[in-house]
Amino acid sequence: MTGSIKISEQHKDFFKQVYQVVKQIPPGRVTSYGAIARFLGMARSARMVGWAMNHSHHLEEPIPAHRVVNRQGLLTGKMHFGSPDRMQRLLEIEGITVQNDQVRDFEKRFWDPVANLEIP
DNA sequence: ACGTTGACCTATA
DNA sequence: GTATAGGCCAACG
Repeated sequence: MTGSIKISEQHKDFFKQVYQVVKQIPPGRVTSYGAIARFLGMARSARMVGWAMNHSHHLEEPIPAHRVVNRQGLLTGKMHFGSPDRMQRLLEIEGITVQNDQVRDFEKRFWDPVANLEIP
């Protein structure tokens, strides 16, 4: 049977996959929304990854969302961590230097899930 | 239902 | 190297 796939399930699965990838990010490393979206095959919908992160706070399980920044290495989501400096402080704890809301040596700190994880 | 917004990215000039 | 435009898909007013 070519079963009718419910969009709700796919949508929910997408969120779940995003959280799985984010949890696999090693400490002291950062990645971008586009990299995650690209890993999941939705490179054109990087914005949805950000929306998934927005809902991550609603989960009981802790998600290291502070390790996810934009393509420029800018902490665009710091506004959603309760306190504006919360995200930056969490990154500094892991040894990441942040100046002017921007990760220093972003290219060195960048962690690509496509190069480290395998496609499910 | 329509228009705008948003934790973004790629392409072009 | 920066600046601007377009695309993308879901939530919100």
